[in-house]
Amino acid sequence: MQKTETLKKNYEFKKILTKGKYYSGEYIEVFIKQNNQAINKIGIAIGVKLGKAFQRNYVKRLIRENYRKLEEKIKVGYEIVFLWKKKVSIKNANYHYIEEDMNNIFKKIGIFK
RNA sequence: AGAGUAAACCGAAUGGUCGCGGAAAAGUUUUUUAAACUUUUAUGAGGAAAGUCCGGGCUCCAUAGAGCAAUGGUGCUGGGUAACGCCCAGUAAGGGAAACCUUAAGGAAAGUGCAACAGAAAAUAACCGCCACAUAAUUUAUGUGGUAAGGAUGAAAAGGUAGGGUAAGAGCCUACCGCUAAUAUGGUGACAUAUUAGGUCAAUGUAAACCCCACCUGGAGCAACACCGAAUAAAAAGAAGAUUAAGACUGCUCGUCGCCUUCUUGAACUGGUGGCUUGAUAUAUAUAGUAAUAUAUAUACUAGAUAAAUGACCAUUUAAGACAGAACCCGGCUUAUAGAUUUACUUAAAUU
RNA sequence: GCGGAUGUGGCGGAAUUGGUAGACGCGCUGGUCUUAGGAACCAGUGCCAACGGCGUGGGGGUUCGAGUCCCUUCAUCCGCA
Repeated sequence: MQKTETLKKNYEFKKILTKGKYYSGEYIEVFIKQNNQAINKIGIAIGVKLGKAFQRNYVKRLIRENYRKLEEKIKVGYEIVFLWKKKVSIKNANYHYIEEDMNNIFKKIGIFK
C-alpha cells in the first residue's frame, strides 16, 4: 500500500478550489479534480473562524482517518480537498457521521472501483 | 459531622486491532554522495502549551554611540534571583466571628493646574446671624468694628466631646481623645513602645492631573539571522557623483546610515538546509536559611513538526465527560478549568 | 509565530482640559398636505417592574464624579515570509 500524499502549497489548494468539481454532504464539502498521475493527493482545510486549534485538529484527524479506510477502494488519479461546512457547528464532529457522509459523496462522484 | 481558610498534587488508566511524526539499527533497490521502500526498537503536547502583560538568553542593527535629561517604567522595609512590574519574610492601613484575606502603600510645607451644580464662602473664608459703638429715629434703619458658637448647600466647610470664660464668641483656658515634633529604648530597616514638649494644632482634596525625589531604561525581532540550489533580468551588494530631499537609530541637537543617477557584480520569491533543542534542565538525597532560594553529590536525556504528527473501534474501571494543541528557548504574571486526593488550621450563625 | 490598531442608540459619526452622554447626518414611527403615492414641512425615536433606576464591548480600580485615567478580559480589523 502506498503512503497517502498530501497537498502542501497554497497555489495547489487554490487551483482545486477554483477549477475542481464541488460536492456537498451534511457535514463536509469536497472539491475534486483529475490529475494524470498514478496517485491520489488530498488536502484538508478548516477555517480559523470555525473553532479553536484543538477542535480544528480533531476534525482533520477524523477526516484523514476516514479517508485512510476508504483509500484502497477508490480509483487513482485525483486531487481532493475536504472542507468543513460553515453552517454546521464544529462541536458536532463525530467519526460515524463523517464516515457516512464521505461514503455518500464518493458514491455520488462515482469514484469507487 | 457540616461549613470555611490556606497550601500541595493529579487532571484518565489497562489490554487488543488498524494508523501518524521524527530518531536509531538492520535489510533491499538505484548506486559516487545520497534517496526511496520494508522490518524492528524505544519514544512523541500542557497545567495552563492560551493571552502576549513583564523579565532574560540568542541574532542583527556602528563596539550600541555623545549631549539635553526628553520619553517610558517601577515606587512601604529587608532579603532572593541571570533578571523582573516576580517570589519570600516582615511593617502599616482596611475587611472578617476566626483561621486568614486585600492594598499602584514615596512626596500636597518646591511649584502649577483642577474642584461642575449648589452654597455667603471651595482656600489669604464675614452673606445671614450674634455683640459693641456712632448717627438718625423710636425699637427699626444705616455705618464702623468685633466674632468662626448657629445657618439652607455640598463628596469635602478649617480637630472632637464636656466644662470654664466672654459684650458676643473663639484652643481664649482646662480635662480626656485625636494630631504634630523631639528624645530614649528595641529593630539591619519599614516601624513599634515609652517619656517630654507643642493650642501658630493656619495652609482641604486630587500626583492611576502636570510635576518633584529615588532607582532602572538603545532599537528590532527566529517571518531575527546564516548558507545552498535552480530558473530569470525587477531588487540587493560594492564604487563614484550630486543633494541634505523621504526615511532609520522611540523626542531635540550632534553623529552614523541612507533617496536618486552612473558603472561593476548578479537576485527576489511560493525551493531547500542550518538556527532547533543539554538547559539559569529535571529527579532524589544532604547541608545552610523562618522562607523564597543557594551549594554539593548521584542519576536521567524526556517532541522538534512546517497544510504542520497523539486518532478510530472494542472490552473493563458505576461514568471518561472540564479548560484546551508545542512552532527558537527559559523565569514569572494573568485568564479558562469537570472531577479526584493529601496536609495544616478555624468554628460566629444555621443544621445533626 | 511576531508586531500594531479599533470598539459609543438600528447605521455612519461627534463629545475642549475628567463635570447634563448621545451633537450632526441617514434610517424608522406618527401627523399635515394629496383621490392615492412621492416630495416637502412639523413632532417623536437607547432600555426597564417607568416615582425612579440602568446604559459608551464585559469585569474591577483611582476620583466627590470616568466615554475620557489605570489594570484585566473579549471581539473585530490590519501589517510582516
